[in-house]
Amino acid sequence: MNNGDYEKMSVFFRTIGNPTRLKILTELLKNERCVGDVENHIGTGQANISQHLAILKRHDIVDCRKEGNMRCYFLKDPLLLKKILDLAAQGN
Amino acid sequence: MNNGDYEKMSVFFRTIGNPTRLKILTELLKNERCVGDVENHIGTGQANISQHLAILKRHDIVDCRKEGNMRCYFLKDPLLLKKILDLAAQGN
DNA sequence: GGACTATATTAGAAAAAAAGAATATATCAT
DNA sequence: ATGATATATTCTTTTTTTCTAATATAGTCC
Repeated sequence: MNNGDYEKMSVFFRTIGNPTRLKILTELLKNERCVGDVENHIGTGQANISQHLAILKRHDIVDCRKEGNMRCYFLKDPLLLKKILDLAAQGN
Repeated sequence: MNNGDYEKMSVFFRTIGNPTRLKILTELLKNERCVGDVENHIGTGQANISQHLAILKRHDIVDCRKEGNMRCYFLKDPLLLKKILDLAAQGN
């Protein structure tokens, strides 16, 4: 692994290393969700959710599609994410 | 998962989500190392390495034992860590 | 077009993380 | 005890992250 690889991997871990984003990811692991859904399941405001989703999207962890008025977010690689979260949960 | 679990898991990911710490962990995955060894393998100063090792230790990812003048650091759960890093590396 | 709903973006403040320099501690060798 | 080596700790500054509030955009319904 070269320097850039470490940088890239560290960005990935930091991206998922936030409680709100982990909650979002856990929701998305169950199902695709639009922003409003996420907001209801998680205790924080709309702007904040939207920001966290933007971060996850920017780092290619989620993607979204328009559906009328709303945007549905989904995991780009749910299996990979599930494996990683399961491992991390085990380590408690 | 309750709130505390998300918090805890996020701390874990943030802890490993730093390029220098990832380098250290990769070294320790190969073998137990004393601080000087780590320092040679990684491009940063003694104090900084020591700080990062302290962070990893505080979060129970590594532990260390004294050996004469030096301290040897090792992973507390090398297998778990290897699995997680391998998965994250795959996701590129 | 205008109001309404869903979501995104921007800006600014506060908190957390990082790095480097300097200093401290502990062990070893003499 | 003294000096040397290995490592840890503290302090300060800079950078990054996070949150909140305010505003903007885009699509829907009338």
